[in-house]
Parts: sequence; C-alpha cells; structure tokens
Amino acid sequence: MLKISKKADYALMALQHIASVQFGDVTPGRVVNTKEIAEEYNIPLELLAKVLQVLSKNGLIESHNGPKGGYLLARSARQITIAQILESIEGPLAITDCSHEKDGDYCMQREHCNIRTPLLKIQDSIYQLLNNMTLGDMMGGTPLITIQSPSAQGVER
Amino acid sequence: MLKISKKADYALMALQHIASVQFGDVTPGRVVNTKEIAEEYNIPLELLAKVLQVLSKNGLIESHNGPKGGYLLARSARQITIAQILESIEGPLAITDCSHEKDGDYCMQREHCNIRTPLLKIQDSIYQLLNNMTLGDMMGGTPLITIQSPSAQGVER
DNA sequence: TTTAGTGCGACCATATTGATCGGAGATCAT
DNA sequence: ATGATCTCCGATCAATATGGTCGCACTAAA
Ligand code: FES
Ligand code: FES
Repeated sequence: MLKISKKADYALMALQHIASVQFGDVTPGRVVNTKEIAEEYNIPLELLAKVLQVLSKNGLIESHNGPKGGYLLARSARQITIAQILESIEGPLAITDCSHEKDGDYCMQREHCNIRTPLLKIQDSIYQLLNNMTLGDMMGGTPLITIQSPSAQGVER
Repeated sequence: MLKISKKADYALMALQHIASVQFGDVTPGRVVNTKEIAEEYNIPLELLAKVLQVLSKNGLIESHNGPKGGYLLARSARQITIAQILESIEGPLAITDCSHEKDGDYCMQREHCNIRTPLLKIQDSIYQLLNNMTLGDMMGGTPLITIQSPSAQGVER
C-alpha cells in the first residue's frame, strides 16, 4: 500500500545516476544517454525513455539531441526535491482521490465525510517530508563525490 | 499518486463512525450494523461488509452476530493507530514493491540499486507519521458528540 | 548525407482494485 | 422450537490503472 509506481522508481534511479555521473566523474559535462541507464539498472529501454521525456518536459533535466546526445540535470542536485520528481511522473500528491477536488465536488461521501480534514493533514505531512529531501540528500549516504574515485559509481562501462 | 485505496478509506470512515457512536452517544454499549454505516456515507453495502469483516478478523473491532448484531470497537480509540487500520486492509506499508523482500530477492535492479536505502528511510518516516496518529486524534478536531442527539451524527459544522 | 540519438503518440497486456453474488451460521423474537 | 434477520466468508465479475511495446518524425554530430 501507498506504493509509488515503477515509473517513478525508474525516474529516481535515472536521476540519481545522472547526478552522480555529473558530479563525481572526471567528465563533468558528460551527457548520459538512455541506453546507458537502462542497461546499468535493467530497466526496459523504451519505458525509461518515456520517463526521461516526461522529466525533461517538466524541466528537471535537459535533453540533447542527435548522436552523442543524452540527458543532463537541469539544475543542481540539491535543488531537485523528491516530491518534484514524483509529482513529475505521477500526478500531484493525492492520498485520497478527492483531495484535490475542483469546483464541483464529486465525492459521494463528502457531505457527511468525517475523515477529510485529518487525511488532508496527513497528506500535507507526507508532502513536506518528500519536499524536504533532495536528490543531493539521496546520495548523501553513499560516499559523496569528493573529487576522487571517478569510477566508484558504476565500475562497468 | 501515493493514493490509499477506497477500501481503506471506507475503513477509516466506518471506524470513525463506530468510535463516535460508542464514545459520544447516550447508548455507549450500542452496536453499529453495516447497513447503518453504508447508508450514512453512501458506501456500497456489500463492499463495506467485507471491509468490516477484515477489520474484525484483524482484531480492530468485535462482531456480534444475529439480529440486533453489529460491530464494536475492540479497544479504545486512542489505541488504534491509522497505520494499523491501513495495514489491516491493504498489506504492510511498502513504498516500493521490493521494500519487504524475503530471503531470495527478486528485484531486478537490486544489485546496482542506488535508491533503496533512502527510499526505505522515507518509508519509515511515513510509517511513523501514520503510527503516531490514532483514531482518537482523528476525531479530536471535530467537536465530538457531546451527550446528545444520537441521530445528529452528520451535522458537520 | 548518413547515422545515432531523442521526441512523441498511439497501442496492447497485465495487475490491482472496486464491486457483486450466493450460501452457510448465528442469534434473537415470537 | 422455529422462523426471520443479520453477520460471515469465499468466489467471482468489471473497471481502472499500470507496466510495457511499437513505429515514425525530428535533430544534430560526424
Ligand atoms: S472521502 Fe471524499 S470527502 Fe471524504
Ligand atoms: S528498486 Fe528494488 S532494490 Fe532498488
């Protein structure tokens, strides 16, 4: 329950990978292409491609076309929050399907609903949690990219 | 995204209703039957029935058979956490489908997975959030049922 | 101009969830 | 004691969301 989708999962992995390449490597300007990521993590290529496209459309990464093309973080890893990534792929965070009701509400039980307010509170808490953690933090645990060990992050390639 | 299922939603409503009847009413021992709840909140009767059955099997409520039967909270509202309710209906909290891997892991990307640890951390945080809020807290906000109007249940200020 | 790459939309397959049925047991009222 | 209610529980069907696949247009480097 409360699972996040595989797509979102893939998005996180991909971003983390791109970030680590971009930050830790000796080749800071290097772009990362879809295939590289797909192979590294065993993600279906086509699916990952679509995920990356969405991320790029949402301004989290930049795409570079043509041969030798690939993706690049649009901004610093510390300025990309987990919430942004997740919401980019799946819609806005909605713990219950009537969280974000527009104008005419459609929830059958809204009238007598006794749990709406507390649920919204919970949702908000979760959101803050996700929005306070950045891509940078996610890498924090792993020996972060001191200017060293270029290969430490993905030995085979 | 991160939506909780309708069933869980129903469970919350039902429990909240039962709790409020049991605590606030002039008839503290009164049992609440499925039909009453279903009608009050416009929940499909059969579905709600099944939800309640599960809750009862998991020891959150007690069932009383026969005519004039119904359900009753198994313990105080302050001793039932949101996490317990949710996990009762949907499985254990698993933000990603490889959170609770038994022995032989099956996650294709586990080998090179770079996001497992941080995700588990997030999951844990969410769990604590849910586990620190009880049914009692959920009702806390609303001016709960002073000793009055048994039927006034859904007045909604 | 060729070629390796992304951009993008439509599409199918499968898993999860929501909802429904039908009968078996229990218990209260008469 | 006997019938009428009501919960219990398993099996089943339908709707929806998700995961995954194709095919083609477009772009830029070599
Ligand atoms: S469930 Fe829709 S308002 Fe409570
Ligand atoms: S996705 Fe399964 S271990 Fe990271």
